[in-house]
Amino acid sequence: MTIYDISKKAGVSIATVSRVLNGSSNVKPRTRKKVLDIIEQCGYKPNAFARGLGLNSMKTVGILCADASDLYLAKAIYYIEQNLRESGYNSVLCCTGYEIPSRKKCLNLLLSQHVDSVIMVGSNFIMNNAEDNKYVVEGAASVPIMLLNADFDCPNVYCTLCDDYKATQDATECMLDAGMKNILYLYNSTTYSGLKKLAGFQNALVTHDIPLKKEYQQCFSGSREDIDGVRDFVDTLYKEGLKFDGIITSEDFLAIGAMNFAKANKIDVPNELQIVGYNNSILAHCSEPNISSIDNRLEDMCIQLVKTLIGTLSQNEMPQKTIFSGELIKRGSTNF
Amino acid sequence: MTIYDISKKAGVSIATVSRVLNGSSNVKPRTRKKVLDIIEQCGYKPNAFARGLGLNSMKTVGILCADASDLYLAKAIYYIEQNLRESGYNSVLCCTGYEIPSRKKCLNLLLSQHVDSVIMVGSNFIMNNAEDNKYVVEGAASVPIMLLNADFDCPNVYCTLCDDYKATQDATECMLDAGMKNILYLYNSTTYSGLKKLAGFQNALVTHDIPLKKEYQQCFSGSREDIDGVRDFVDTLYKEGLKFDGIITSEDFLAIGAMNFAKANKIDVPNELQIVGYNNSILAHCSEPNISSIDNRLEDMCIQLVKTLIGTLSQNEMPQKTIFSGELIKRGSTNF
DNA sequence: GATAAAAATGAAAATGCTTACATTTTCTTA
DNA sequence: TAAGAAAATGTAAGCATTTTCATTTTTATC
Repeated sequence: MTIYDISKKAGVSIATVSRVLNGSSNVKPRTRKKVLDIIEQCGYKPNAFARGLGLNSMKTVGILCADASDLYLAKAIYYIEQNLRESGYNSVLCCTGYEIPSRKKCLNLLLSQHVDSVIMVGSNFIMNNAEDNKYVVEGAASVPIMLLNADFDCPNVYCTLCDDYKATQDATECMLDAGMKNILYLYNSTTYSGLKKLAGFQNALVTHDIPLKKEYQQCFSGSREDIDGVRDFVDTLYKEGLKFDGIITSEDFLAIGAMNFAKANKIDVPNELQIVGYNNSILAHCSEPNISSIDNRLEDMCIQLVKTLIGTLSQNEMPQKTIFSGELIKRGSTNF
Repeated sequence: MTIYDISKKAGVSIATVSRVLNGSSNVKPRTRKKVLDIIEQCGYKPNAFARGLGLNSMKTVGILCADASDLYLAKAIYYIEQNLRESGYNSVLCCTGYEIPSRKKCLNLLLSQHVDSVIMVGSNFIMNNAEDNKYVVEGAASVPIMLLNADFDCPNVYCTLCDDYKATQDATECMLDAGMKNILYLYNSTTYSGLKKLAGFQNALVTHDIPLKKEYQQCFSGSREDIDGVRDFVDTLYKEGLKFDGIITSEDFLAIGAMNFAKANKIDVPNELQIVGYNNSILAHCSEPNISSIDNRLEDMCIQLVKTLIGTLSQNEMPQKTIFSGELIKRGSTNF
């Protein structure tokens, strides 16, 4: 069943059928109706390939994602896919893992599929660092590239991000103002946003004239799935004699691990120890009491990103970046 | 940059270039190398539309998913996408929500994109129930349809599922054997697998000559994100005087809610109350002690599903269904 | 009712690939 | 080394659309 069959049955040319299909205005209403009726009656569906060949666009956007099973990234994918679909675009998903060569390969795969754009989700390890990111710059030569959670200056690349530096700084200051004397910063990556958050923590201390001590900045190197590992990690620090009355983390799973550590050691949260997470994910509700967590506006970022993308594709003009402000959501794991 | 340009530069015909591109064996190694070198050097990328037109396949599989941000479904998507990519297929993701009309629409969208197959993830609400599922049967007329976690008898539809009935029955029997007297079953849906699990629970009691009591089968109707709601739900039952020394649930988030209820009421887990979750997701590690949970072999199911799909697409013959056995993973929330 | 302008339509080229079939080249074997 | 078989390559016909440009039809105006 092709456009030819329809044109024959309707007694018009294929060009007219095509015009009807594409909503061109230059079709007599009576003709349009006749064609539409026949299309309906035959259950005809245009062939997306041929259409793509002609239009050189398939109304499809590639989503490049390190790990779709990650809580945070999954949410991002969900928001993005939904917004894209509402704008008439399809989403091709490609999960890459965290290695650069693999990401590169997947990007090329998407480009060869002739997607209209590529959205990189969880791209917080893309820094303004020449060599490793050449592939992003190259990709931007063919299609607009949209980064979620990254800061990258390059033509045809748009970023939407959260001011992680300020959010962490503010939260740390809240903790200091609430009287905590020994705050442990627990993080898990030296990626772009990881370093930003760390810097925010450090700056808060410096502003309050508190000396920075290495042992109060601990990096957990296990996976995001290894909550037991986090618990043990904190436990070891504790058993080694590190004293802390507050823990602020770069991701919620670290905070949950810390909560479990407290529970196992019968340390009362929030009276003896206060804990702050990051991302405001469902994990923040997985302990009793719930965990205070910094919300980094994921949904807003995703909405903004898709909105910008649609604008870019239709008007061919792209803003540089949009920065959101994070917000500390206060729950039972803190006292302030 | 097309296949013509490459053929010209390489001094061969476009057919030969095409053969090289498609890994046909009938190409002289020297010729192949020459062509590949030029392709590499020019950075040529085949046009997927034209290719699709010729092959009438874009090596693309649609993934229909109610909610990609759901922990469990996200993991499924991750496994499926990965396995598909390794087999040379791309994944088009479509999130539908839980409403039938929306699922229908998305399925049609995918079909009009000429995907080679559609995988329905989290399709556990697809029952052998005529009217609502007509759209699945219709879809199966165009492409093979693969269901994850559903039991559906229809030509050109394949199912992979876990024996939720038996898994729940076995776990309940473990609890009974361990001496629990009042086991509360906490579930959250009357979908296909939801009912199976419930039946498994009931059967275990019946087998042990324990009368079924309505108040010990409670359905939580909130969302999977509402862990606080679960905690309050259990709390209310408790305050109303319901006595229980064991809780078995249909999903991990219910178990976490129950754990939080216990913590808030200073009920010792596992000594005063034992709790069992379902899915063996990361949530099982989010409390101290960790939660015993039934693993329903998600990864195995996904691998099997993709393997079957690839077989179906290449040999055009499809088995009916594969059933896995769940397994209780014992952790600190239980004593046995 | 003739003429010009506008609207509707159609013919055909273009899109970039695959592949059946025809042709040429290379390899075997007597 | 000639003949036949096998391997490699090329030609050209699809594939199902979109779109340009030419043609026809309709409408408006005097």
